[in-house]
Amino acid sequence: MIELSKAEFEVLDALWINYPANASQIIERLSNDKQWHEKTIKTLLGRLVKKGALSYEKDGRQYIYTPCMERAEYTLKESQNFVERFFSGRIAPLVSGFAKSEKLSQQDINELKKVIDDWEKNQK
Amino acid sequence: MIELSKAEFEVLDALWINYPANASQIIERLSNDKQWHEKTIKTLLGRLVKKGALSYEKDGRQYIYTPCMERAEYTLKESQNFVERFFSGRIAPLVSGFAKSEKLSQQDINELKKVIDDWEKNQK
DNA sequence: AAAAATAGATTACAGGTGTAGTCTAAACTT
DNA sequence: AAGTTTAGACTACACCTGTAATCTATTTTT
Repeated sequence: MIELSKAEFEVLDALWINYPANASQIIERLSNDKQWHEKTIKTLLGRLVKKGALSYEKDGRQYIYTPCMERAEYTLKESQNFVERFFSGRIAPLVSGFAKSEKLSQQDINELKKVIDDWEKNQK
Repeated sequence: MIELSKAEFEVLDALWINYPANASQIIERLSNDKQWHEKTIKTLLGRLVKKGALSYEKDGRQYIYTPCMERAEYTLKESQNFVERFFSGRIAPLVSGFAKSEKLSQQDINELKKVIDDWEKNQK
């Protein structure tokens, strides 16, 4: 699995919003939540390319970036990894922890029920 | 939140198995899965103390370590953090990702149902 | 055309991390 | 008592990370 740092992930996440996109667009998107210097983001873009998380095409002097994988694919791998490390691969204990500490809303419960429902329909 | 590295967490995890415990006991426990040098584990114990994740009492020349928090407490915080970063704080999309990619077993589903059930009972 | 802005490439640099090795003093062996 | 082992303390060192600054070539502005 490609290992991305927190900052790298956030840059990639800004690209996933809409791609392909060039550096300026990504910098623009990140400027809302982050106080990152433009140079910082460009460094991170370079590292993402080096790690194989992004590819790009040249458009004159600029690069037009595209993620090398989908967000869902990446987050699934990260999730599996996380659940493996902290809960021996079982997901229920994670959810249970949230439940016990009042971190679940009725909406969360409804959504979880739907996930279970869909899963069961899919089994038939 | 105390930030622990992967390796640090694994050492702490070995202590959570049973504590208080001294360095030799922790090293012994880790020797099953890990090829870590004794010195490596001691370095990690030192870093854990420095980060405030462990405390110790002296027993002659040795230290007897105790975790400064419970496993469930730590993993809950890590989980919240994770879910926040990758799924904007919502847990259902995480579970949904597992479901869609065939990562859920009937047992997982049963456990999840129980978690939901308990949560609902608790609401009344 | 000269000056200024801008794109990406390269360099910087402190703090974290994995993975030990060395130092020093105490405890155990012979 | 002298030698050896062992506990923790301190040191090491390359790579990763966050966070840019500087360099170089090109494009845009005046």
